Amino acid sequence: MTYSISEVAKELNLTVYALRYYDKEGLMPFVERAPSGTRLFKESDIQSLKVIQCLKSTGMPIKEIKGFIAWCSEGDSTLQQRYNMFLERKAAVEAQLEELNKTMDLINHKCEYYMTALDAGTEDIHKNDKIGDF
Amino acid sequence: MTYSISEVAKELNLTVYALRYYDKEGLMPFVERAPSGTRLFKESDIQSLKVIQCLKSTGMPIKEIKGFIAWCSEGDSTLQQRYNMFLERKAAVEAQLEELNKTMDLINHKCEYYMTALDAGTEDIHKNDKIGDF
DNA sequence: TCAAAACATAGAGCTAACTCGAAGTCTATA
DNA sequence: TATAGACTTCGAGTTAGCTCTATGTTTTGA
Repeated sequence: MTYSISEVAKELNLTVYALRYYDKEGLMPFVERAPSGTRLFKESDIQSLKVIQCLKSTGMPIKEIKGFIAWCSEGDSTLQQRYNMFLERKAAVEAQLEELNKTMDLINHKCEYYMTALDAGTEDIHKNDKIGDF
Repeated sequence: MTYSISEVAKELNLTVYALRYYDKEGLMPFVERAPSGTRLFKESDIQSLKVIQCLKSTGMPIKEIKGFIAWCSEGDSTLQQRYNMFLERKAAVEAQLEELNKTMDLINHKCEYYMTALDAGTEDIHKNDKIGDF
């Protein structure tokens, strides 16, 4: 059983344009073709694309993901590189999580700031706050 | 006491180019100028820029941030809009955190995957795993 | 006081990641 | 069998967010 490009696009929540772009960039050498040229996506291809989406969401640029895909095609001799890469990605995501938590703190602070201001009817209530504002 | 554009750039970890670009895009109408035209950043301007950086890191595009800055200049009549905006940003960050945690789960899975494979000397050890691979 | 360094603007250039239009082929159904 | 719709490639166009170059002015320090 195989899937068409539009079925896969729907499933992974991206456009057929994006999928073809990924292919053009060398991210999908594993996808087979019908004699006519039509892409035939296997179930495992969809799983692989999910890993690609995962790497993308860690902030990894497509060119680097392409490098990883190439390693995958090279077999067991690149296991160490691939492991190291995932360790780096893990560190990157940890950093992003930390950043995002700091962001959340400030956003929460601002929510309270505006809640209090709305309650008072004016922003002046915060005139003597430590944190600057406009 | 005021700061020059390069001092602020250093402090906020961005380039003077970026700061001037933000200004051009209407993100810094509050920064005053010397008679010569040189920007004079106040302490409160730096705090405001930190809020801008915070909004940026929630994924908010610069044009929308500009809208927020404009609201700020309009005073108390826009308090409700600004509050709503921060509530939306909070929701956006919560969604991002959820996404990033899912990403982390998969990355962790892959770390274990490769650790096991390295240990075995081959990826074949995972031939019967549920999750697809290349 | 004068050269180097930092400031300014305007506008061109760059990069990533799509996004789309053109032109053609294949497939399914009335 | 014909026509609509989905598929293909190629290459141009788009957008955001800088980044840099050119040109000129201002500030700073030996």
